[in-house]
Amino acid sequence: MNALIGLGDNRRPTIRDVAKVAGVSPSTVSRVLNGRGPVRESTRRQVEEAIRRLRYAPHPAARDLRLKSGHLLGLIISNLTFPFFGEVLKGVVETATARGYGVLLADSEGRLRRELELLEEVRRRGCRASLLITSAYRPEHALVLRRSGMPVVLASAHVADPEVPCVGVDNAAAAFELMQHLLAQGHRRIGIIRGPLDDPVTSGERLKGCRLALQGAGLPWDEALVEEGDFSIRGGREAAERLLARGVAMTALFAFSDEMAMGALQALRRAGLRVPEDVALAGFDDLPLAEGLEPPLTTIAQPKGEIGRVSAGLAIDLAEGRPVQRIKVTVPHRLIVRRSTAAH
Amino acid sequence: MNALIGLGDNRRPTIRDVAKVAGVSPSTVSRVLNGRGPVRESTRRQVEEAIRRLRYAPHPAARDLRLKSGHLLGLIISNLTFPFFGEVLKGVVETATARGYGVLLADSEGRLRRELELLEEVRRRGCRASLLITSAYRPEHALVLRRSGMPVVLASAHVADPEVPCVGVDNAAAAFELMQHLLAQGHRRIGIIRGPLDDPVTSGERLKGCRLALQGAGLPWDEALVEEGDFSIRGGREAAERLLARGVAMTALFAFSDEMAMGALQALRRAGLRVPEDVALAGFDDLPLAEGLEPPLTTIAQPKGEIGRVSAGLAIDLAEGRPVQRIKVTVPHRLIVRRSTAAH
DNA sequence: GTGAAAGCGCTAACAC
DNA sequence: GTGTTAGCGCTTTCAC
Repeated sequence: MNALIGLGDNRRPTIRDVAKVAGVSPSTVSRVLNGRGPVRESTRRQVEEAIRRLRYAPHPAARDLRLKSGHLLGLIISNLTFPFFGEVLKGVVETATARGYGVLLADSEGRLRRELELLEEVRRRGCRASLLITSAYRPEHALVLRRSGMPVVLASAHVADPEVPCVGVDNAAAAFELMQHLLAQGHRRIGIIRGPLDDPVTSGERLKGCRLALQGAGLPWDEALVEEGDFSIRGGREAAERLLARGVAMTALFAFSDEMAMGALQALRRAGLRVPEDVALAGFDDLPLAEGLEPPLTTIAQPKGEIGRVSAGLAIDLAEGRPVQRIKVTVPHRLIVRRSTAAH
Repeated sequence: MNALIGLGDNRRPTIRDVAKVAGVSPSTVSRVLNGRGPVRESTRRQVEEAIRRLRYAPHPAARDLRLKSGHLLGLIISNLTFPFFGEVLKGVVETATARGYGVLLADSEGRLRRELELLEEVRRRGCRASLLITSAYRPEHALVLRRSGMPVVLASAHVADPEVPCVGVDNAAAAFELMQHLLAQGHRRIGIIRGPLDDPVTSGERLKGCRLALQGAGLPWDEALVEEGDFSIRGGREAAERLLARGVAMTALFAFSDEMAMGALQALRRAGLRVPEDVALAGFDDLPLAEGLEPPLTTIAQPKGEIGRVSAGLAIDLAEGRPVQRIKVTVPHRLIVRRSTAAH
């Protein structure tokens, strides 16, 4: 008979049910299940048949308890709604799944406190390792990371602390390259919309790259050309408006995210300025919307999926005690030149 | 002494370690932990002290095994990278966390097969219930949902099957309302960019709403005015280009997602058409980018976070066997009129 | 090649 | 109030 077997009550079948149906002992079923010890071919088939008929699946908690394993990867993210993170998430899930891990998702809503709490929480829930995707790494993190008792990989940012595994692009180099591009087009007054000050990492590195590029061109650093945004469209629009209201004479504008660039574009348009004729515009991230803007946006592409995949792989390697080559991984960025910075 | 205690080896502390340190039995510790039975106040304090000093946290697998509970909610999503889903996700995580559930994330990459596999997978991993966020519900789903042995809530779509719990807006009514708005502005030839044909739900319902509105205005249904997109910016641009290439004379264009509307805007611009003067444009979802476009986009707002929260709550209620009022929940949409459909 | 038995860390009867 | 005990479902020695 090939029919499915239903248990009297509707509890889920256990390994003993399978054993009974197959006419063997639980240990034999376990061997078949895990492909471990020796099992006679005919026995194996009987067992497999029983498994199918009962639609049996091992109880994960029992397994984890016995093996002290827990194939769960924590993912703490500061803002689930940034499109940028969606791609990263996808990469994380892809790798985790491929390596037999589930992904436990948590949202810190950008609050430091919550982030630290969640680190504890995911550990309590049995995660072997975690990824932290935050836009604002602070010294306070270090302590918690260290005592959290599990590897934590910082995805999409690099911090100096040599103990903290990080995966991300070289933000300084990327910003440098973009500024070089603008300078090469003859721009001398370049406005900058950076991220929030409480994020010493991303914005800090990118600013450093900008400074270096200007310096290399023998140009002064002018704080009046810098405004702060919160990486959102609205934030970008408002920052650009402040810049314009201030009356600074800029011929180019570099926003630290595509979304802020989009907002800035709106502000420029409303001010009667044409892009790129009056003001060249550039963003960062290469989201789908960068190409969808009119004009299409020059930007820095980050390998978002790659960041997710590498981070997850690194975290799992660390969790399993495998040897890892390096805990700081820099993934390649790429300057994408589009019409928004076309030469006049 | 208030100092932390380290175990000789570095295994994590168990309830017995706590018991030993506190000078009580494991069951007493358990009582303190769960606030169940009666415990003398002084004993409780001793135990709590021991818990702190050992930095003890109950082993989740052991707990789950014993309680047969497993506080995990599966979340299977067809496209992690759609900004729309980010907000939904956020709502799901919020509610799940508040109710003591972890969220196990899986990505079906829009593939039906994978979706069905993952439903099995999350169950195997011990999820008590799951959410399915798919843009293409098909009859094949029904069977799997039924035999999956756990409640599965369809988030952000409504299907006819009376057994399938669903949460989402009334797509037909929303599309109807938007069309009414366009008709009220005097538009008679309205282009439509719908979703893929293999999604009988979302696109089907919205089309129905469109039909009804035209019918109500005594206008004929013209298939030549309809094009298909894949909900992406590029998809919208290409669909609009096909519409234009075909030479249909439309004065308004309704895309079934804001992203497609963004793409369409680009196509219209490139064709030398002004929005809204030559062609009025509307989208669906009210993503942040809708407001960031120039001109800002008229659209239908969906309560994305609410959809996530309600779906998660419903799934958990079902999982825990709580009485639920209804398994079909319609959340309110809202027409947001912006400049992209301003009267000439 | 296969089975019996022990035990992972926890909770819930049930004694006392 | 508190301790003792059994057992959740699984894997893994260790006999046979």
